[in-house]
Amino acid sequence: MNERSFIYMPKSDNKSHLILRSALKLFATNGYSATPVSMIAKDAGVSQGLMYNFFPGKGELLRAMIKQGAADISESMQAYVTISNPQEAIRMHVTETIHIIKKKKEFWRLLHAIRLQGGVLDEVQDLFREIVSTVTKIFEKVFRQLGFDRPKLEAQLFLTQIDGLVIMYLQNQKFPIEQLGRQLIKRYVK
Amino acid sequence: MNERSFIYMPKSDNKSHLILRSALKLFATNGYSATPVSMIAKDAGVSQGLMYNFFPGKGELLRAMIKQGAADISESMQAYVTISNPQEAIRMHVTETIHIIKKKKEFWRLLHAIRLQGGVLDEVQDLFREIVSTVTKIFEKVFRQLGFDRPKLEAQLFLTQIDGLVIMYLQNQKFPIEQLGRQLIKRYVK
Amino acid sequence: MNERSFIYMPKSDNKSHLILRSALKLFATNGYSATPVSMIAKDAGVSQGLMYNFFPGKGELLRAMIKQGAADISESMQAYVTISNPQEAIRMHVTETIHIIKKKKEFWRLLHAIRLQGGVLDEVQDLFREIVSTVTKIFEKVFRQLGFDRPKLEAQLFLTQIDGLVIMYLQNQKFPIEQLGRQLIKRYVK
Amino acid sequence: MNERSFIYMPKSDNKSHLILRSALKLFATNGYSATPVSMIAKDAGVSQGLMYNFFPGKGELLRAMIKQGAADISESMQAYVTISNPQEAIRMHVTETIHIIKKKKEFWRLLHAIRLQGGVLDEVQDLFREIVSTVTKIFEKVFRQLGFDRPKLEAQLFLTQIDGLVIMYLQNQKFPIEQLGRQLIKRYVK
DNA sequence: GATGAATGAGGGTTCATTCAT
DNA sequence: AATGAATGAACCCTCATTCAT
Repeated sequence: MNERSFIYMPKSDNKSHLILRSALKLFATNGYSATPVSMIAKDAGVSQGLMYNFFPGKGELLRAMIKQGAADISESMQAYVTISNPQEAIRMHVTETIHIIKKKKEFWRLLHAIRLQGGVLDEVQDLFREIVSTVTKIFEKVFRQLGFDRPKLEAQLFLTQIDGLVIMYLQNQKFPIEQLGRQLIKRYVK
Repeated sequence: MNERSFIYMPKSDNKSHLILRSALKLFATNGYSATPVSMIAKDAGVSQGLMYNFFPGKGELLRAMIKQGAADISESMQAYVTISNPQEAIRMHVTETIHIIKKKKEFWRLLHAIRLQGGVLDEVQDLFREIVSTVTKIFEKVFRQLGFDRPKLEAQLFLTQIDGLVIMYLQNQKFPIEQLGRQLIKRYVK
Repeated sequence: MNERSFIYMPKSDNKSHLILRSALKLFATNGYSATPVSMIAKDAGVSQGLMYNFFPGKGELLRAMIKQGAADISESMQAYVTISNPQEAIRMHVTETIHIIKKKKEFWRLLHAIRLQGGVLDEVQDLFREIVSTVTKIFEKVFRQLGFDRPKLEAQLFLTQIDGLVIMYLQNQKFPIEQLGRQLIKRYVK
Repeated sequence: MNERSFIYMPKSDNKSHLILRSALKLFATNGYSATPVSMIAKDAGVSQGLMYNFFPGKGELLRAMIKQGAADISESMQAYVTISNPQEAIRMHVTETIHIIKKKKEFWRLLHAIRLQGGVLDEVQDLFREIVSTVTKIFEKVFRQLGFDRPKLEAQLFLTQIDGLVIMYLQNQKFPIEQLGRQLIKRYVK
């Protein structure tokens, strides 16, 4: 009988989660290709071989992470796609984006690092394209409601502006993204 | 003393350039870690061993590329740091940035891919930080001249906006960056 | 003391047999070294760990199989070693060999596959040598009874002839071994 | 300048041949799957990595060996497929087979070891099938010329007889294959 | 300057085996 | 008896780097 019988063991302590967590951290920091499986295993505190009981390979580990992240994004987007008040939609998008980026820094850092590179995982490119396309359509409508001349262009400017903020923050966490977010909102919301 | 002292024969420079060019292309496309030296040599049409006559190692190859790119950037920035007309400065920065990004897509794709990741090459982070810092200061002044309330914030918004456009374009070259650039200029320049 | 003491329930024997049967099939098909224990366990429908309750290791599994097979062979050989009529002995040996080979294809395929290779299991070599030696002696006598000039040579030819038929059949089950067996018998039996 | 400048260096000393030779020896002795690449490299006296300069992988190494062996067989078969005297054809086939088997023991041991097993290298099965098919046709004609009732059956018996001798010899090199070969020839040639 | 054969460290992965349950 | 999570050694292979030529 060992001590683990007595202590509470949260679900997140299960090995699969530990591995996923370490992999995310290391992939985000060093890059996917530059992170050996051995490093992940060591960081997760498991043997290297065990990894393959949970994930068929390094690639699947990445894929699992991306999939999970994509699900999170979808979920969080549900929160405001249905908002009818356009000013509120803008405000929500800015704050929600900042919120999710701060909560899942590592995931987003990884995503941005590989979104420019083919060959690692095509799903990432597809995922990004889809997010962008979906959100652009939503905000095209929003800016039309706000009476802008060229709503699509305006939506693109708005979204790339946020993209820029996010990247800057991911690169340097002391970047005042919240402050700039508020300033950005002011532009559209009196 | 070798014969090259007497005749101008940039033979080695040609090879060096070929290697650098191939490396840039491949690093930008596949990522630094995922690009074997053998691939670079083959693409450049030289032997693998020759590479080590020009660059002490794979890392130095990357470093050389970044250095060269940094020099290019500095040079191109010289063009408009001295502009006194603030509106013109904004216009110039937007058009110049778009111009340079289009001209050196691969370099910038590489730079953005690794700017979020430590461990690959700290110089990149430093380079970026410096660029951002310099340009921010310039545009803080510009926006002050334009009478903005919070010139630094405004400069940061302006610059991250451009950052966003650039990233979007690097990811998808069909992205209408020129059109959006013009639209962005209109915001500040009547 | 467990309940199984009271009812006859050869449960473990069943499992052991299942494992042995799967192992035989897979070793024969893929080869011993190329067959992972995991594959055997899955095919047998038991856990991988259970295997080690019956057999101390993969090697022992093979050894057990060979041992069991050797016993079967001995038993089947008993049927005709005592035959005094030489022509009948020849007829019996041919038909019995064909019969046993067809009945235990997998075992024989495995045996033949490793009989040429040292290092896997020396017992196999020994087993083969012994079979050959025993049978050769028997048929030396048989051919002497039949009045052959060089009975030992004749016995060896006879036995290698059968060996050839068997191998051919094991390699290609459409090979008409029965027909050829009858033809072979005709040579010696009017 | 090193000593190798002074000594004669036969073509067979080149690394590729060394590797091939070691691989053949080890595959024949231990079996393909049971022979690690590291063992081959050590036996050949080269680094493990170098192997991959000559052969894309372990499988290709085997394939190369088989291919080479197949070529040798074809060549040696050319010697007597054209013989018109049937008795001479039989004599030649027996002696030639024995000759080639003794000369290339290792190759044949390997070939026989894997001919019964799928999954290792399908080419082996195909190679065998083709050899058997070709030779059977030739000897069907031969036995027809000799006036046999069932020439195909007789050819098959003849060939499997040789097969049996070969296998026996490969298993035990003290087996008197030459003597038995002569005895076999006597059966058909007065 | 230029080559490419050669190396050795380390990469991802498999697998026989153990052991707590 | 039975499981399957866990391990570590070993496997095949890649790759940055060196060096004789």
